[in-house]
Amino acid sequence: MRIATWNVNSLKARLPRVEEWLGYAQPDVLCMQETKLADAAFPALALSALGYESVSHGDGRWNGVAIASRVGIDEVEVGFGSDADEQGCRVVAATCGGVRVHSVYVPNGRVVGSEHYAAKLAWLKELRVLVERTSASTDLVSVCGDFNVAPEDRDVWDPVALEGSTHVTEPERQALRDLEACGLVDAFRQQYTEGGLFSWWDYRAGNFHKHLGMRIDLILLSKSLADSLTYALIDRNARKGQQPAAHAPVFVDVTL
DNA sequence: ATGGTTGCGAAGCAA
Repeated sequence: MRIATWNVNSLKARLPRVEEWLGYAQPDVLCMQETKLADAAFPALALSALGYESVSHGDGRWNGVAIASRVGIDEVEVGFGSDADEQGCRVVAATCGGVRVHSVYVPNGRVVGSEHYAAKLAWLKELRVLVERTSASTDLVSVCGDFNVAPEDRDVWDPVALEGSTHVTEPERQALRDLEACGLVDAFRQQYTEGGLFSWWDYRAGNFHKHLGMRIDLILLSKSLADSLTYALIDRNARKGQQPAAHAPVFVDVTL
């Protein structure tokens, strides 16, 4: 089973690239973030034509998450059902091929010390509560998405230059570790240990070509799933060409 | 890096 995640930065603008990618990467499940589409505008028919059922959680202009699956999509759960949902449509979960899949778009946090930064940490805590609850009832859990946190210094191009800015601060990294303490592992790091492997590059200043990026798009797997991990990849090629998203898709293969 | 690009929507915000 191939599980993927991709911050598409507008599914409306990116639909051709997503269709293309589904065609050659052949994921069984694709979690998307920043769809920027209301549910009513979600291109379910286009995905259906490629063999994918889908679920969208979006209200329009900002944020928006979705899951597309060709192995079934049941028991859909939208949001947290708590105050944290006021930060936008940022989490949707569904059971796909026996796996409890979460598509998450963690708040950016903007400036360290701002109310947005505090809200980001609160949101991550709420995600932990959700995952703890889910993990109590199933061993097959994956949390996929744009975490807006680079787990370690090796996940950014220059930790010194970034010191004190969001995505790399200790409270954010601790919040991520707290989430992983629910029994999840960063699947990519089961396969690769080296630095300089990124999933996001700012559009500006040719950062992609200068290799100035971060690895902030993660697939967290429960131990039962991680034990069957056979492959993981950041599809850097998908960041090239016509109208790329700022993020590359990431996927894992598990023998399920 | 202290500028720069993209998407949405039609100016400025968010990333």
